[in-house]
Amino acid sequence: MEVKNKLYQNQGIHVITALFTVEQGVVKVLLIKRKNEPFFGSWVLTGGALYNNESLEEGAYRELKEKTGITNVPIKQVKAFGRVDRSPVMRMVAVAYIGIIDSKRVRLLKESRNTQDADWVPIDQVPKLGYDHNEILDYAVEELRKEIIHSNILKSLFPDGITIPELQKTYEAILKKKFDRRNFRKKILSWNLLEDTNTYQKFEGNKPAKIYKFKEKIEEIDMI
Amino acid sequence: MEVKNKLYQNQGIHVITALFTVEQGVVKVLLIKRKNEPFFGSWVLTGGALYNNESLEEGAYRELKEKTGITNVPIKQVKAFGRVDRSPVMRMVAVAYIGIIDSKRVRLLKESRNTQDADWVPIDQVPKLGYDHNEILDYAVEELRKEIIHSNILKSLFPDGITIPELQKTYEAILKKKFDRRNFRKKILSWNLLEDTNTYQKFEGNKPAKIYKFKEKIEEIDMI
DNA sequence: ACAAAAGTGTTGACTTTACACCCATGG
DNA sequence: CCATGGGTGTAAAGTCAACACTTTTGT
Repeated sequence: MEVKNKLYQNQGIHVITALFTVEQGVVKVLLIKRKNEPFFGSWVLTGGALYNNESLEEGAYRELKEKTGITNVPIKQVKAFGRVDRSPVMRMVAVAYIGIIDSKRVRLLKESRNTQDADWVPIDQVPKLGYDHNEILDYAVEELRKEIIHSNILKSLFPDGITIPELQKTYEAILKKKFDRRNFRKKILSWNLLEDTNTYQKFEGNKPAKIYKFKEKIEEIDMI
Repeated sequence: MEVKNKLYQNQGIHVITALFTVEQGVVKVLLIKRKNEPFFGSWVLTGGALYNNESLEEGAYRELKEKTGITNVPIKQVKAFGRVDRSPVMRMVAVAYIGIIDSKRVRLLKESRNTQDADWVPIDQVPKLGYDHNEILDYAVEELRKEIIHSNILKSLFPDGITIPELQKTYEAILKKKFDRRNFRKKILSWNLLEDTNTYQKFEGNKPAKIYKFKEKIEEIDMI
């Protein structure tokens, strides 16, 4: 079908992913630098126009791969953004996703057909981004904070397993909040997200920490 | 800008609202019956194509008004749906909203330019709907269940106030779960959603119940 | 034997659950 | 004065917060 009605002619869909990582207690988001108009030279979240032959999630994955080389990250849809003027070119609605990954395990493509740079940027040092991506990022950070509670979303950050003290640092970085070591351990284990691997992480000169892995499937919780 | 690239030509956005009500302990959703192709004669959720001059939320409101006559309902975005073949006509991505309203307070438009009927249907008696609307509805019901916890979304169902026993029946209907009267009262009051109006609801032959109102603003809660 | 970080247990405060009685109203 | 449903209090169980000591390792 050819769309003729001016009221809804020339619309498109953006699929955008706010991909996070945590490096030494600092939460960072993956940004790319555009090398085309609009927003030539601006930093933006990874994303682009949805193709007709792919689902929203497939589109988000394709864009992530094309522009950053990253594959194999679980992503979760968080919200659609539809301000009339969010794109200067034409009417675009953006569907935003979040994901989290260990930046050290990926080789980040620095340049692609549409990008001239890519980098992990601490979330409190993000510059003014193109489109409405600052708004999307703010929302994405909030969703990330909600999502790590009682979920295994951090599995993709620690595919090989994680010690509880390391995990605590990650929670503290994301939530900007400190926890008591003993109570944190009890709480996180009570969520039944983790399973014991019976292996130990060795550090320099202190007691080795037990390594846990996030389970594939986690339990639902009652809300009331 | 004129879109020429076949990869993302002729795309559109649906804005869809699953509008709920609760009548005598039964949760119902507003459905409309189409009088055009595609899905001529099928029941669907309220919604339609987003215009270029309106935001997603504005589009959802306009469609609700056009097709059912309903205005002045708070709605909340829940998810975007983007299966490639979700519309048989062209590539459409749907952005779904939920809302809840007292069906007795609205005059439901039974017919409009694009609809030949409209009705409130119990959510467990919903027929096969057009498009992917059964999938959207299932998701919407789950979101409604999550949303009523610790939120004032039910304010629009009870704009004039509500007694705690009535509210309990509503929660029980939506969550399909029974609560102890005394504990329900304590829990709901502890959420600080309600304020006392110092008025009483009279029934036939029993103690009048105190009427509360949902507050406009509610408190945030800590997650961990 | 020391430093550094991991691991564990207990007590008191608080929250939640289960449950029974009294109250206001209309008939 | 009875039937109906509204409103309240309390004790026991369970959960959470605060906190200090012991363990393992490398040097």
